[in-house]
Amino acid sequence: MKNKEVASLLYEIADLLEIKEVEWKPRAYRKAAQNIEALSEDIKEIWKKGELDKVPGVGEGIAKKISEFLKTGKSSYLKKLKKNIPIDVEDLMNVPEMGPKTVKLLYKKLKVKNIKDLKRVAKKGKISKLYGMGEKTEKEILEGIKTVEVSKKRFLLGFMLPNIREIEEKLKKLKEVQLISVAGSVRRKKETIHDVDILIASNNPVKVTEYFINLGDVKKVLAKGPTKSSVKLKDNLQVDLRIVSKESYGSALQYLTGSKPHSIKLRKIAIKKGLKLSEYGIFKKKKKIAGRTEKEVYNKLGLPYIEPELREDRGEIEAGLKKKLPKLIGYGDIKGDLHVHSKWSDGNNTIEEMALAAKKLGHSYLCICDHFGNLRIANSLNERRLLKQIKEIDKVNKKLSGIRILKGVEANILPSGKIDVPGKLLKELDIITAGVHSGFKSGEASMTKRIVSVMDKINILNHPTGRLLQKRKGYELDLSKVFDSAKDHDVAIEINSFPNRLDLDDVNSRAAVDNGVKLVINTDSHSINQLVYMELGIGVARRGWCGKKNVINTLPLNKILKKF
DNA sequence: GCCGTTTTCGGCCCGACTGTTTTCAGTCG
Repeated sequence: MKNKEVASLLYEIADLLEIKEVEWKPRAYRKAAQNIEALSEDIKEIWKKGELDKVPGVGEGIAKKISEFLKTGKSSYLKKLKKNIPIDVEDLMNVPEMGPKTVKLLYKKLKVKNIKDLKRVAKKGKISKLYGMGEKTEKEILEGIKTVEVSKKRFLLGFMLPNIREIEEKLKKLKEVQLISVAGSVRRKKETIHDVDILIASNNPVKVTEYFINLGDVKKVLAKGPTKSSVKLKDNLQVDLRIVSKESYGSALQYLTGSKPHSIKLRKIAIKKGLKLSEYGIFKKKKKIAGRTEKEVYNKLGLPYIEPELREDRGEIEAGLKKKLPKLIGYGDIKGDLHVHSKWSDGNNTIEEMALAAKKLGHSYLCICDHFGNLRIANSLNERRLLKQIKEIDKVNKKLSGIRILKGVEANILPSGKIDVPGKLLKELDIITAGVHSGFKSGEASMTKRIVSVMDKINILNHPTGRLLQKRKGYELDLSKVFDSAKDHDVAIEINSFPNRLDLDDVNSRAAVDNGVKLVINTDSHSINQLVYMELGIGVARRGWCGKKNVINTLPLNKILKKF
């Protein structure tokens, strides 16, 4: 998929145009980039069909630039822009406080081209001497650079969620808090988050704000107003708090949940109807006609309620208008986890401990899939130990009630296009899962062939693209061929719920569903406290428009045993 | 640069907070 690359090209162009103070074009480029990012179809395929201009936001001008980029891997337009403005705009704009205007000013006056330059002039106190700048701004910029260096600006949702819930609980206990909700990308279950947005309804904002900015984890107060305040926590996560009245809670929640493109589209619908939508409500002239609940807001715009995970401007508004929104899988619909590890390989808990923890979460089955073979993973099972493990599972199953432990394995898909578990062993197992754990760089054609050729021997394909968030991109892979093959062989494709995997991702999950492929949401847990990551995988599935029927581990045990 | 049941030209979401500016621009979401 070239979509991400094309999108980032367009974003970069937009940033540069913004520096040049070209009007409107940056908006057009960003819009196009955002739409391309959201496409489930490969932009290259669309280009080959000559249908680039059918992508929303892409017209003649942008289509030309995309064509050139896909053909040559380069963009002469971008090159020209960069020649005029030899600045690392993306890097600089990542620094809080730094927008296009400031970037331009600092380049013109101080020749700042990148973060290194920025740090140097800020330390020397040169920025504060410029017209329109001051000492505070200079200090903020230095702080901002540190933030970028420390945190890279985004956090993995799964690792932050416990802290976020704790803050929510603390605030909930205040008697001045009438209603509270975590909004923003956390509510939309994005895989990584930039900050946390909390909305509160209260008629004593002063008291709530005081309490909020004095929470134990707060390192620094970034902003503090009567309705809006913002803090940085010790772990560098930024938390924004917005306080409104009960009457505006619904519209404020909608606004604060976003996404931005989704909200902008809603506001445009409002305008067309002669209304105005803001975080305070929907207004007809000066009169407020909605705002207490989100449902009310959506309904007044002629839409059904839209689930937060769908609000990415990926067609959900259009589907809503046509009353064709999907019924999403619910957070309580999962019946079991089909990919976890135990002490037998690289896990931290015994089979019994894992089973008891899963039962506590309400699961009725759990499949132990320890690593097999001798490829890179510590303590992998061999033939003898797997047979021994099977006997152990029989024993624990006899002992426990209310949960059934299934016998599985996580095999390696070898570069040769085979799995490394002997055929006679496979017959002893309930579920065969397999994934690629080595040789990631073989290239699209060979990786695709490698994976497709094991489909007739497995039930579940684990972490299909191998990506690790904030660490490595997935391997080159023709997913549409993998989907076709999975469908032919009744193989379920995994949404791996581990916080830094979430693989398949939301866009590809949607493509899988569109292609009639069955999915399975697993945690890949290596200890009992990781079983709760299921929520993240379900979030991805919901972001990918998946229903309950698309996910096999919403099925009862007997269906699973019959291989779905 | 894109787009169209008010437009093929003239629009393009709305508001809060901060710092430095004495009335507002820049940034953020």
